[in-house]
Amino acid sequence: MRSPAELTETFRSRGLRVTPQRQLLFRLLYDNGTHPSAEALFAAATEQMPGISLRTVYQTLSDLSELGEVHPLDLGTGATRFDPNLVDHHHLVCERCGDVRDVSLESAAKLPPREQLGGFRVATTQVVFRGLCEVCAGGDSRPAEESAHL
Amino acid sequence: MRSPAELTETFRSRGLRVTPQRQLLFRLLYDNGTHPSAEALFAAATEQMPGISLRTVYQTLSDLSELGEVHPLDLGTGATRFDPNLVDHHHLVCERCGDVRDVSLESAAKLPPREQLGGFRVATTQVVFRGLCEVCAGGDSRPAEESAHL
DNA sequence: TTGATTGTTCGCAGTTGTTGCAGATAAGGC
DNA sequence: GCCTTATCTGCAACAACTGCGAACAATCAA
Repeated sequence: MRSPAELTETFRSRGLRVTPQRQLLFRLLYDNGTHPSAEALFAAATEQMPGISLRTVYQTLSDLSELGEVHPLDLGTGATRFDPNLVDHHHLVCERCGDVRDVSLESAAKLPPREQLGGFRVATTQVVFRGLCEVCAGGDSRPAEESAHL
Repeated sequence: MRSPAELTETFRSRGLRVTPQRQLLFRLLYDNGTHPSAEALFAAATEQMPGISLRTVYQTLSDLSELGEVHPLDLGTGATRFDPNLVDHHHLVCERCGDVRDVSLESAAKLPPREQLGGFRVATTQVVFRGLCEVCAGGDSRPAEESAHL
């Protein structure tokens, strides 16, 4: 997503207001590679602004999603994760600890042949590699602590 | 997944019992290409066995998942969908009506290069093509009715 | 066939993630 | 500084599941 300063411009130009809560969330998301959930972002925000509401975090994430500044990811890890990385990329998802990280594939998956599409119009292609991250893979049997996701 | 008769064998050989409810669900899932949700399967089951419990549907789907006879799919359409097609394939997901259909890619996505994996061990690769099915794409602006998913 | 054993079913309460609502609050323009 | 109206917050409501326990019934032994 764009920088907090640029987002401030964008929000204002759309008639959206720029509040301290939003500015904090802009900062927390900017250049954030952890794909946080709303809950994780809320936890991080609470440290700097005790009293901020989880509802506000959801609201702001929803606004950012509508503006296309973050991409909501539903990866089956329970909660929706938010990805501020707008560059074309795909994901590695650890099935044990839920960690999500980016990978870029120079040649993503090819579209299926027309006879399989049968009129379906593909807008986006998402590739998810599921497996174990090095921490969980190395740790043999003992289950990893669910990471904080931020 | 395998046929109802084969599943009956498998269940019994594992000490699981084969009840009328389970047999009905086996039949409803067998050769089912609609990727039903638990709720959709429950609706279909209720027609043939009024009084069957949603809880039982969840339980049986969970058993089948553990046996590897269906694959749970979390595609961001709200509820988990269950896929009885065990052959390697990928999915087309309509972002408007939630319809899910299978596609097979002769060359799925290549694994990311080792330097991007950095110790991550990939177990499965999932490719999801999101867009609009021909019904929703054809219907221009008016939103499609959420389909029954079964 | 009966009976005992133990897995299943079912309904309901509880959990998690998220959204709807409404009153209090505070941006941003004048 | 004032006004308009978007935003924030807390709480209730929701959707999709999951945990629990009593009643039930599949399976097996005799």
